[in-house]
Amino acid sequence: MDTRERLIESARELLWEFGYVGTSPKAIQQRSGAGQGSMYHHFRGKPDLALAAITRSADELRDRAEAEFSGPGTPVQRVTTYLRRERDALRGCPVGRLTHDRDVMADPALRRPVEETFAWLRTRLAGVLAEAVAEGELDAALDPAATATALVAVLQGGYVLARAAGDAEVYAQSVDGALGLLAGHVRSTST
Amino acid sequence: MDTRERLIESARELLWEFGYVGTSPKAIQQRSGAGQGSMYHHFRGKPDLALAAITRSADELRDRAEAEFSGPGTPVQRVTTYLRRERDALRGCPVGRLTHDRDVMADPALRRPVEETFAWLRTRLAGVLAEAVAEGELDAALDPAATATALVAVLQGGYVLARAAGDAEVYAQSVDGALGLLAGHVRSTST
DNA sequence: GTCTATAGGACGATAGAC
DNA sequence: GTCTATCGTCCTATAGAC
Repeated sequence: MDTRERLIESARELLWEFGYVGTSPKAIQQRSGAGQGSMYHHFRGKPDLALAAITRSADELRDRAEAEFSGPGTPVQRVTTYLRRERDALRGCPVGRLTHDRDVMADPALRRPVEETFAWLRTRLAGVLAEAVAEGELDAALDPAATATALVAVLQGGYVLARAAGDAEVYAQSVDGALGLLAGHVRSTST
Repeated sequence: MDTRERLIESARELLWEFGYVGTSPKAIQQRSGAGQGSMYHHFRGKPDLALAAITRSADELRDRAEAEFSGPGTPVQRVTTYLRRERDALRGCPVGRLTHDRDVMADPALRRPVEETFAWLRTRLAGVLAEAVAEGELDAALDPAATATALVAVLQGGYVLARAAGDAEVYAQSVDGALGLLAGHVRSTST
C-alpha cells in the first residue's frame, strides 16, 4: 500500500468518524504516516483528498447494495437482506453523515457523490420493490418510489437514533419496525 | 429581548445551520449584536451557551410533539398529524443534526438533552401506537416500540435524504412512504 | 517523493478599562 | 454590563532544501 493509498484510506476513516470540518490535514498525515510534503505532493489540498476518499466510500456503498439487490431470492427477500445487513450503527453511514457537513454540501464537487449515491439507492430499491409488486409478492397499493425512500430513510434515521441513544440496538429496532410494517403488505410467502 | 436572550436565539439558529463545530463564538456575537465581553459575561464559554440553546430547542421539539400526540382524533390520526406536520426539510432537525457533531456527543452535558429528547419521543409515540393497538385501530401484530422507532427514524432519515438531494420534496416522499406502509395495518376507519 | 520551516488567519478565551 | 486589546493554539497551505 503506497503513500497515496494510505492517505486516502486514512482520510476515509477520519471523515467517517469526525466529518469533513472535524478532520484536519495534519490528522490525516499522522494517521497515514505521511509527512506534510507528501500529502501536498499527491493532492492539491484537503478538498482534493476528501473527494478521493468520499468517492471511494460512495462507490463501496453502491457496490455492496447492488450485490444484495441483484442477489438470490425473491424481491422482498433481497430487500430484507439489504435492510438486515450488519452495519456499524454507532459509527453511522460514511456517506449520509456528510449531509450534515456544511463544507461538503457547499462544494459542488464534494457534494455530487453524496447526491448521486442516494439518488441511485432510492431508484434502485424502488426498482426491486416494483418487481415485488409486479410479481404479486407485494400489495399493489404500495408506491414503490415512496416506499423505497421511506426504507432508506429508516436506515439513515436509525443511525441518528442509535447515536443519540448511544446504543446500536436502537438501529436494529428501527429496522425491525420497518420490516414489521412491510410484512403487512406481503401477499405470497412462497419460498 | 435582552442581550442574554438574543445570544441564546442566535446560537440556536447558527447551531441549527452550521452545527456546533461550525459555529464560532464570534459569529454568535455578530448575529446577536453583542460584543465579546457580553457573551463571556452571560455565559462561561461556548459550551455553556450551546447548552442553553440546545436545551431550548429540545424543549420546543418536545412541546410541539406532545401537543400533537395528546391532541384530538384517534391514535392513528394523531400519529398522522405528527408525521405530516410541515417541517423545514432542507434545514433538518435542530436536535437530530447534533448527533453528527463530535464535540456535542463527546460532552456529557451537551449530549444529555439530545439523548433524552429522542428517548422521550420514541417512548411517547410508542404509547400512542399502543393505544391504537388496544383500541383495535391498528393490527395487533405491530410492535408499538419498534414501529415508533422506525417512524421517528423515517423523519430523521428523511432530512438526510432531502439534504442529499437538495430537494425538500424527498422528505415528503419518505413520510408518504411511511404512511403507505402504516395504512396496511389500520383496521377500523371509524371517524 | 519526502522533509522542515514558516506564513497568515481563525479559534476560544482572558484581562482590564469604562 | 459592555468594550477593546491581547494571548496561545490550531488550521490550511506554501517554500524550498534534500
